Amino acid sequence: MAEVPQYMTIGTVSKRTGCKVETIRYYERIGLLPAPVRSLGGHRHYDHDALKRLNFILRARQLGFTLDTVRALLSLADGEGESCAEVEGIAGKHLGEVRGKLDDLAALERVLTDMVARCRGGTMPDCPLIEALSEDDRPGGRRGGWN
Amino acid sequence: MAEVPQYMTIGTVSKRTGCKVETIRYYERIGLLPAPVRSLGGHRHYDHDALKRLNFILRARQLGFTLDTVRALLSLADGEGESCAEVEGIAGKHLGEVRGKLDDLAALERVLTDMVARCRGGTMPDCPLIEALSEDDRPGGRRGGWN
DNA sequence: CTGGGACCTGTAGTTACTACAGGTTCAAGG
DNA sequence: CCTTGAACCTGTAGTAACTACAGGTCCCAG
Repeated sequence: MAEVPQYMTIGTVSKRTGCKVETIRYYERIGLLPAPVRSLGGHRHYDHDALKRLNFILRARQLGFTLDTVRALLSLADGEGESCAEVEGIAGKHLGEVRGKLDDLAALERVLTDMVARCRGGTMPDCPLIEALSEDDRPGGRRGGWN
Repeated sequence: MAEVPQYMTIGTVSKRTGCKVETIRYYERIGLLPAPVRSLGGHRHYDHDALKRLNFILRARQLGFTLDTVRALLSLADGEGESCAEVEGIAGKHLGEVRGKLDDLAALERVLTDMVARCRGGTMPDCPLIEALSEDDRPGGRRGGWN
């Protein structure tokens, strides 16, 4: 007794993730998302794994990771034949970037939280907001070329 | 006795921040950076405050904040005539985004750290990497439209 | 069956940079 | 002082990462 497969159309995936239909097709075209099975008429049928994979991509993008980095992280997740040493190398490299972002975000959170608290107290806060993200004398100094 | 003003050329700022010269000029054109004083020949002369402001912009961008968000945060920092209630509203709104990103990054860090540790132990790790950023059942659910 | 919404592919546009071209400026060295 | 080469200028065009649109097809509910 074959089970009726559960699938979602691209529009449903779009609604569930908030990602535009065109962007989903774009990610498929550049290889980040696997091409899904199609109806006889050519409509895409996505399974739950595809939905999760897309959510990963979207959140990584929102965290400022480039598509190349997303691609590298996905290859880790896919476990495509890498040796343990390679996995460690790739994971370790991206871990550095993740930790840097965490530090920056934590600093930003502290300043914004302080501002909100002070405003509730009725005082206009000083705003060391720029200083929170502008220090260039941390270990490792400035980041390699941003752009 | 007038002090000799310290300034930096755009190339120096570029080298010190890792940001391309063209990008610095772009940020000036779109109003994120104030137009600096110029030499008689038209060369830009930047002070230390401009350097710090640019570092803020670059790091916020690397954290995935849009230029509009960067602009809003900078207006907080500039303290341009907002009331306490307005500051609280703006800061609070961006604080939500910051905390969401923090949660995601923390999850990603945990998975990557675990992978590195397991690889060092000689075992090929499972990789719940996609799951780290794909949960869509958290309080607040999925984010509003990404793109 | 019909009609309207969702889907398809392909093209073009937007945002955020980034490179390049041709001309000018600047400063160090002779 | 003069020369030279690097750095600077403006403006245009290209790239990365989407995003919208157009014209045609598919699909499903009534």
